[in-house]
Amino acid sequence: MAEREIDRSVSQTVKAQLALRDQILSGSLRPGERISELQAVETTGASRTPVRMALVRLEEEGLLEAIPSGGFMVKAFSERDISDSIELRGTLEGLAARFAAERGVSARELEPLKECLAAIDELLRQVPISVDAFSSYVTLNARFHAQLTELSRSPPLIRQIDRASALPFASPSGFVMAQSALPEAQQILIIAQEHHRVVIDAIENREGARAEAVMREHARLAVRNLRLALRNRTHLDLLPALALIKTATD
Amino acid sequence: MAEREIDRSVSQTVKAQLALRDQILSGSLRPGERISELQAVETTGASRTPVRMALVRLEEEGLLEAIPSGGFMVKAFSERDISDSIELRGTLEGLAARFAAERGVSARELEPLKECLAAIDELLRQVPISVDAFSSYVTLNARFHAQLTELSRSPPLIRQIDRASALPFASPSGFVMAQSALPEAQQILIIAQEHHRVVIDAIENREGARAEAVMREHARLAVRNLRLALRNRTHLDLLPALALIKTATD
DNA sequence: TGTATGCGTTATGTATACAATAACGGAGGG
DNA sequence: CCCTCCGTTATTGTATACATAACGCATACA
Repeated sequence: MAEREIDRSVSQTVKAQLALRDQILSGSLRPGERISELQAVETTGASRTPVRMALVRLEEEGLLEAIPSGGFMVKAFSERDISDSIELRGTLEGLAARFAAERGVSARELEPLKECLAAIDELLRQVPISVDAFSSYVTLNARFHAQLTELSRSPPLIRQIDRASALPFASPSGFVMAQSALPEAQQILIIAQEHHRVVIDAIENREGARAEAVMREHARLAVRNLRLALRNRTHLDLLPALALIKTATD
Repeated sequence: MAEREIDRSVSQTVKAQLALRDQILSGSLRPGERISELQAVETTGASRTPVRMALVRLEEEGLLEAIPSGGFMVKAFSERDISDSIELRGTLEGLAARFAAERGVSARELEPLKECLAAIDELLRQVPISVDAFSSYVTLNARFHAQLTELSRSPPLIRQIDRASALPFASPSGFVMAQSALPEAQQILIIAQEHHRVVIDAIENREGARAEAVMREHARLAVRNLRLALRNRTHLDLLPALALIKTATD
């Protein structure tokens, strides 16, 4: 007990979960590698009970995979797994947009999204976009998607979208980070922003089908760009999370 | 240790999870009710560690809700939550059908689905359908949906659909059970069967859009019928799981 | 030399003791 | 009579000891 330092500000379970997720995403733990509880106890500083809890939660998140005989290993993703995850998320967000449009959204509820939109416009005005601005973009974009999801007012759907976004490469920010390695990044972002604009418009005019269609197109664009980015793979080292991907289909 | 009986054939964690799920679904625990670990220890016969594990897993399943200050409570669902869950699942299955159609499926892979289809046809030929036949239908229908999902060959999507089906009322069998209370049940089942037939045909002919559309229509039909079933609510007592629903929007 | 079996090591699964914290109730003061 | 504060109690969070099953290695036998 003398040497173990305890941070009492957050629960040990959460602490362990964050630490382990960091290790996975940063590449300290390689895909396919078995993750031992004892080892996790040493690296996270928590005891076995919260560590085990964290492992179960990370499995649910999709970062770990349960080994039949017991224990967990870091999950490996193929290129197709990733593009499917993006499309999956787009489909879910499309449904959210449709729900929002069909169920009606007040002008006041739309306000935060429009602010997001304007802020992103402001950023994209820079040519070329700075690294700082890009980082702001990632945050704003994630916020836009989260707010849009909320507008569906459907707890089950929101829950499912949150889960689908847990995989870093499936989330819009993850996708955008991958894009940043592309020379055409800014152009892509401008198209994406156009999508955002159309969705808002469709929701405002209660055109459910159109709102859904554009969100799905948005995701399909992301998939195309991911493929592009994976082709000139050298750029991808920028993003530790993506660097972890095992392209099983090579 | 003397009085606690230990069943060594299955893990305590699984045992506790099954026992707790039973309690929730059977109505022993009411929605909104807090579920204490100690109490769960007594009713399941497992100790606190596996019980806690089971609670976390049931939360992920969507049957429990975490209380901010700690602990879990049985989740309550509104009528809209349920219809959204059904539509959500239909959307996901639509994507699966599209993937299957676009990616191509061999005749051999389609065989089990066609067998399912034929078996269901056989059942529906009875007028009126017997209780036993109905129970067989539930099984066959679940199998059909599961097999169809598999054809997408997309692990992330399959995973997500499995999760979306965890809620009993969102799964096809759960929906069908609700339908069974309706006088028009058999007619509805025949229409559903027609949907199944069209999906197979669309996949065979690699028509992704059509495959997707029919699965979504399938779900929308389910939602309509759920609404119908909820109107003559007395019938619903047949199904303990559905009886638990708190219609927040009453 | 190859295979099978048994033992030892290591990891996970389980139980329980202990600590901390949040909920509840009662008593005292305003 | 109500509000507030403090103490008690119950419940969760954490740590760790113990049981059990899996894995690997070595040795012996075919």
